Amino acid sequence: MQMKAFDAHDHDGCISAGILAAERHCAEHALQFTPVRRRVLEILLSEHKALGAYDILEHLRSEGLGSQPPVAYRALDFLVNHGFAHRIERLNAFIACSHGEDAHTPAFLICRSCKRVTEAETDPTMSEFERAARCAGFVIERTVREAEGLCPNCAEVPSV
Amino acid sequence: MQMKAFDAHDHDGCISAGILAAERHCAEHALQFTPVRRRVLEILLSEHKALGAYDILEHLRSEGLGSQPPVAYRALDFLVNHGFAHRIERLNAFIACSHGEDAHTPAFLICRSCKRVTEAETDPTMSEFERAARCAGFVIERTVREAEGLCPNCAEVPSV
DNA sequence: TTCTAGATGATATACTATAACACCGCAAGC
DNA sequence: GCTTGCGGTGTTATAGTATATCATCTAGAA
Repeated sequence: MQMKAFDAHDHDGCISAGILAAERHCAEHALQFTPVRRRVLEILLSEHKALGAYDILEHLRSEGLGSQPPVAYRALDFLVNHGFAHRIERLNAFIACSHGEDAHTPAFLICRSCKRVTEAETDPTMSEFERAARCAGFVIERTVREAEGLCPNCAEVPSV
Repeated sequence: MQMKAFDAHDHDGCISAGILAAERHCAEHALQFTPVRRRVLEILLSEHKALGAYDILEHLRSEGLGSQPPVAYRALDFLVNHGFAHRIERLNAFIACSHGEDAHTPAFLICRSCKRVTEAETDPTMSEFERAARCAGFVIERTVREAEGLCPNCAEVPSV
């Protein structure tokens, strides 16, 4: 499994790739990639951590891009609805998508120590849980899959 | 898959079984199954829906069992910590456990139309996602698995 | 030019959760 | 019996998360 957030990597590449993918997708689908939306995505891409809406809002405030909660929530809604970001239910927070443009059912690993979050590559076959649910007639529209624990780096240090 | 919440069943049995299991577990483990805790569990068991802490609090208030948020949150913490109830992250709400006493990693199906929630029997083998995570050195301590959609009953009605 | 849809600005408020401290009752140990 | 300590509850205050609503603006369509 790819676990980029927990390994050293060219992080500038994460940012530029994320922005570029969003730019292209918006251009192709006639969506407005406005300054606020772009900036919120940049902020989310700047770290492999989940940020609360009010963390985002702090950044926007200090940059003169908006100062009230709806500004942040609207931008986040846009990014989530179009797949550029995901909401982490367990943390009431948001993280940039790290899977390019294609639709997918994300799964996340959340380190409770260093707070880093990684989006896992999930295999395309449905889990037993989801398969059985559909079998029984339940129509799944969205799934939340989040695991909390210690990442490889933090698990090495017993005291943590 | 058992999907009791979506089928007709002897619901009184759900309630008495849930209370009985909690009583026994508390007796065996020297835990205090106090009136507030018992009542909160009864409230949760009364429907196969997830209730917010403030919904619970409303009930408690009208019964003179406490009127401030901490009362409800403390009881819910107790029930969740000892496995008598689960938190539904997606809804910021709580539901009674329907799996008896044994520890388990629950998964939930949430109907967005009728609001009923069912706790699925998950197969004992770990999912591919979790297996791969552990393989890569991530130590999972808790997982959230929640699917949102339409239950068999509500899926039949196209207008919903 | 006018109309409209989507985006933003701004105010107010609703909903969810916890920190902190006082008090009470019960059971263990003297 | 006393007292001491712990777990539970009562209460106040506040922190953190999210949305409803209405006004305004702008760009592109008609």
